[in-house]
Amino acid sequence: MLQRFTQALIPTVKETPAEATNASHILLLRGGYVRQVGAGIYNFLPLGLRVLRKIENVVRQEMDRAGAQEVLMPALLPGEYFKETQRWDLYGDVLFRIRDRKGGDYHLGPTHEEIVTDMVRREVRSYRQLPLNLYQIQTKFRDEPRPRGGVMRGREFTMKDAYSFDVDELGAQRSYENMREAYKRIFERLGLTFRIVQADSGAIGGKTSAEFQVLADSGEDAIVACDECDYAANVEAAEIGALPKGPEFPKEEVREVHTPNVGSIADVAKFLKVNAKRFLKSLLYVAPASDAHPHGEVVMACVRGDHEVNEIKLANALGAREVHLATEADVERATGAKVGFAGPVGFKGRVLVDPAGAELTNAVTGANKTDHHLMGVNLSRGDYAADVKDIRSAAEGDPCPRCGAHGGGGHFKAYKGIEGGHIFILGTHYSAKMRATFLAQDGSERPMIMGCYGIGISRLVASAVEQHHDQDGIRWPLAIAPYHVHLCTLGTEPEVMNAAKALADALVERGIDVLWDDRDERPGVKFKDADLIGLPWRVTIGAKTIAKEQCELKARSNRDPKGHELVTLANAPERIAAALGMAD
RNA sequence: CGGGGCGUAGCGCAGCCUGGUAGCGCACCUGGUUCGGGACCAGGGAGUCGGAGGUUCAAAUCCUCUCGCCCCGACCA
Repeated sequence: MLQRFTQALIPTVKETPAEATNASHILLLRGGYVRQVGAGIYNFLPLGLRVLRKIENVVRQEMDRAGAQEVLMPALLPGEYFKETQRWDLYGDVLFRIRDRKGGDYHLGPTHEEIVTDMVRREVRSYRQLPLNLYQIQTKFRDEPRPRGGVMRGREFTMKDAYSFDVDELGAQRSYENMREAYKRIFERLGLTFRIVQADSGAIGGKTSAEFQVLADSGEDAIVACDECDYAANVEAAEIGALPKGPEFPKEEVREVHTPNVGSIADVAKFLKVNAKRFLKSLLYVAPASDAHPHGEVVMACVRGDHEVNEIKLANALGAREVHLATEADVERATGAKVGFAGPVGFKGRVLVDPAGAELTNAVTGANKTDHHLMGVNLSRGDYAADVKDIRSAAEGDPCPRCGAHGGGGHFKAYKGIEGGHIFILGTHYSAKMRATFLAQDGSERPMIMGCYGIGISRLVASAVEQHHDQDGIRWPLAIAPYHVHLCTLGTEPEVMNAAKALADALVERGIDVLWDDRDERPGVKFKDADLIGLPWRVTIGAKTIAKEQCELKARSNRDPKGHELVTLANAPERIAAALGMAD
């Protein structure tokens, strides 16, 4: 289609809005794509909506191709469904709750497992009706503790969510793989650089899951990927290969050293002139109350000084639902020393240490005595007792658990990612609770095996910009650009305007979407706006070019301000179509 | 929820400390000169100073409460 700039609402702005800090947010605001309405709530202006729709359509095409069927479930939900699975309570403050005039509980849908499950249990009786994969593109509502980054993390956002129903595990696995392939195609078509990453399956019954992480330095998720094989994982979930054995040192005697007022690893390392890698960092965590520990259990988690404790892994290792870092008072009570001087030697309580920490020879640890540390601590000699468990986050340089195990030499590289999609097998978590069952071939009644698959559509708008921009503005991938061609006319002389109109019509006829900047503005203004808006190709027609029956063609990706190609007006439609890969 | 910051014209900000009746840049409107990388000159319109209460002869400025937004940490597509 052809859109004239003078008839469009494309409010570009020169100045950087104060509330935006990351590139995508700044550029989407400046380019006139979105505007804020409230915290985590946004208007999509015409350009923004076109991008959103383009992404939706790619997703829709690939979902349909994969055999999923589109449905539309309500955003406004009666509370009874979430109550049926206890999520009414479990979801907590994230749920936007509403009361109707009669005082009944309602909420806005943050996700739709219960609703599809209900839909399916009402209609499906027999294994003959399975498998099924239903999806929708819907507005979701989550009262996020902290919305941020514009449409990157909103409280209202557009999501594609799909749900599969199978008769058995094998079928569920097939559905999952099918979605995995569909997602790969989607992310590739959108022009995004991404990694499929092993993720923490979370609290809810998922055993198999993967995140589609769009790589971007501004991403909130830390991921690691092997430099040799295709293993990649969220650092919170990454398994860690065996570290190579270091050289053997003669074991020293444990000795206490005076370390006045230096509690942090960095400070003690400097004070003692010992590398942080030789430290055993000891942190105290509290696991929630259980039968064995009615007041909660204080445990010590030890990792090497340069490593980080991973609370999810720690909770898993303890069999606890969650753990929290102990308060200062807890630490002092448990160790008898101020914070910064905790250590496993002589600690009365459970101690967990990760393999890299366990291997340390002559480690430095806190002495459980204020202003004192111990040196020469060795687990192998029994200086302290501990369970060796993987309780740390993976980091750059760690050996890969996959190819490392087979003699390969792969190591992790660290990346930042934006979670653009998440797929997982749910099993019977919802179907069992909600009695979504079918009659199998042998006549038995069984719960359906479910999977669920999400893509953050509106988040991908921002993700794409994070990945595709430069100092001047956005550089949309062709597949999701709001228009293909930015037609700039310089001057408003009839010859120029007529030539532009003729060219635009010829392009539209070929299915090319054209934004024609027909404003009476100076060239500089138009070029700046064109760069900011970021359409893949810019075509310029002015009095100078028209005198030669020509126009200029320039790719947005071309950084050279003069890096354009002169094309005769007669050949322009074909040449442009070819540039877009849309030639006949 | 903890920590920090901000609310003054459509946007970006100054003024607040030390009360005296609101200013700058951009944008907008009019006229003129300009016209290939965010022009220039002249003139002009536009603000319940987030809201409520208080102190005072006088409050954008001081005090109390309140609402909103942003940023940094624990959650998620």
